Amino acid sequence: MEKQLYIQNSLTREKELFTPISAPNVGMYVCGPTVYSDVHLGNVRTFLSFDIIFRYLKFIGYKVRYVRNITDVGHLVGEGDEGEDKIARKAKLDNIEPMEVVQKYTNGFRGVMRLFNIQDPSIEPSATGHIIEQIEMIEEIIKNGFAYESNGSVYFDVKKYNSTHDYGTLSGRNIEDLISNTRELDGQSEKRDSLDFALWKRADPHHLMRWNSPWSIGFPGWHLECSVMSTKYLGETFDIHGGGMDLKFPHHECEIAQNIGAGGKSPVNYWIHGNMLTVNGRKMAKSEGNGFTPEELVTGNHKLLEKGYSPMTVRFFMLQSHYGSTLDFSNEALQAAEKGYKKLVNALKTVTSLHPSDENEVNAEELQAKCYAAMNDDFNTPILIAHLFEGVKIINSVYDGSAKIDDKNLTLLNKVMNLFSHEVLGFVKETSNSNGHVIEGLMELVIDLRKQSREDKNWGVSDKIRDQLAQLNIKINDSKEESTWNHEE
RNA sequence: GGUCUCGUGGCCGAGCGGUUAGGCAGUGGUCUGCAAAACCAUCUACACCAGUUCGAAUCUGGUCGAGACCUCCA
Repeated sequence: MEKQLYIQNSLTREKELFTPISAPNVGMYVCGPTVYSDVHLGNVRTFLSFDIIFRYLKFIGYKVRYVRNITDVGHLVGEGDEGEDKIARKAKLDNIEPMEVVQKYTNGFRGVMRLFNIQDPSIEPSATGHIIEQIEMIEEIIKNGFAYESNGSVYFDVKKYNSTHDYGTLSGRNIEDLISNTRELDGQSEKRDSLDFALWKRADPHHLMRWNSPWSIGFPGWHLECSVMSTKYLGETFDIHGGGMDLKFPHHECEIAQNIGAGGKSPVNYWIHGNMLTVNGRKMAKSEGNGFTPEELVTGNHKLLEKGYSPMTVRFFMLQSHYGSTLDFSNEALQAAEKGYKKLVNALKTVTSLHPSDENEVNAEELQAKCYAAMNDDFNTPILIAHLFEGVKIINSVYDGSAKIDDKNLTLLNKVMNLFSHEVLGFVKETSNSNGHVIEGLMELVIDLRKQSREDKNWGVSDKIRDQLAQLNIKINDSKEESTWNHEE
C-alpha cells in the first residue's frame, strides 16, 4: 500500500502511477542553481519541493540517486544566445576569477540549503567539470545531423529535429507558433533559424572562461550540461526530472531534444515542475525587486517583511501549499504559519509525555494510512499537514484528559507523528546543546519554586517568574497537574 | 499577439461530481488566582452568467479578472 505512489507528470499532463525503471532504484535529476548571485526564497521553494520528493521516495523504501547540478558556465545574460555569460560578467564586475564567483555562491547556496534542512543530493556535478563529456555529446548530435557548425559555434537545428521528432511536447508548443512568435534574425546571426540554440559558443579572446574544442576555443551552451550530466550519472533514460516551472521552456524542451538528438532516446519518464513563489500575485524574481534572501527573512530586515521568521516556520509555510500551485507570500500567512508550526512542535513534545490507559478512543492506524495516502497522491504535503493536525488534536485531548488512548495506539501515534514530521516533511528536531542537562535541571528548580509560591498564593512571585522567563523567550504552560516550559527561538 | 494556468470564507491554502479539509484570525463556553496554552461549540466560501446532471466549488460553454511562459530566471 505504501508504494502506490502517483505523480503528476508534466510530460503527459496526467497523474500517473509511479513505476521506476529498475525498482528499488530511482534516478532523479533536478536543475540546480546558476551560482552567480545569492539565492532568494523563490529558489528555496523549488529545492524544498524536491527535497520532499527525495525524502518521501526514500521513506517508502526506494534507493534514490539524486543528481542536482551546479551551473557554473554557459548561462547567458539577456537576449538568447547573444548575451554575456552570467558567471564571467559577475567576475568582471567584482574583479575576481570566475571560479571565485562560483565558489562563493556555491558555498552560499549550500549554506541556505542547510539552513532550511534541505538534504544534499547524492551527486552535485558542475558544468565545468564535464566539458569533455559535453563536447562528446555535441559530436554525437552533429553526427546524427541535428546540429551544425557556424563560425566556430555549434547550434542545434530545431527545424531539422522537428521534421523527424516533435519539438515542444513538454511545454505544449508547436513549432509553427514558435516561429511566428519569434523575431526575425538580424542577418548578422550565426544561427540558421531563430529557434536554434547554442550547443557550443566560440569565445572572444577577452572572454574569461574558455576551453578547447574541435570547433573553437569557447564554452558550452547552457542547456547541454543537464543532458550530459543526467545521462552520465543516471543513464540515457531515467525516472524523474525536476525543476522550476520557468525552466520548462526552453530549457527542458532543449534538454529533451539534445538527448534524443544524441542518443535517440527520450530521457525522462516523469517530469515534475514546481510552481512559483509569488509576492502580491507576482513571481518572486530579482528583476522585480521583490526577492529577499534567507538572511533577510530570518532577520526581518527587508521592506516587505514585518518581522523575522525562523527557517522552519518558512519551511512549514511552504509545505502548507502543494508544490504544483503558486504560493503567495504575505506577512499574515507567515505569522499564521509560525503559530501553526509552534502548535505542531508542542504536540510532538507533548506526545512523549502521554500516559496510556486501558481504554482507547484513538485509531492511530487509520491516521497513519491517511498520512501515506496524502503523500502518495502526488506528494500532497498540505493534506499531510492537515492529518498531522488531527494527530495534534488527539494528543492534546489525551493530554487534558478528554480522550483515552491505549499503549498500542500511543506508540503508533508517536511514531507516525514523528516520522512524518521529521523524516518526510523534514522539520528539524529541537536540538539540545551541551548545556541541555544544566538547563533542564535549572528549569525544574525554577518551576518547582514557582509551584511553591502558587500554592502559597504568592501571585507576585509566581507571576514575576513567569514574566521574566517570558522575556528570555521561555514560555510556561500551566495545566491542572503540572507546569511545563519551552524555549522559543 | 500566441500557449497555458488560476480565480475558494477576514488571511494563507486543500479538495475537483454527493461527506467538517487544515492552519491563522473572530465569536461563545470549559479549565485557570490571573494570563497563556489546551479542549468543546460556532460564524464567515467556492469571480460572474448559462448549460449538463437526481445532485456542481468540482464537468461544458461564455463573460470578467489575475498570473506564468513565449528573452535570463527555481
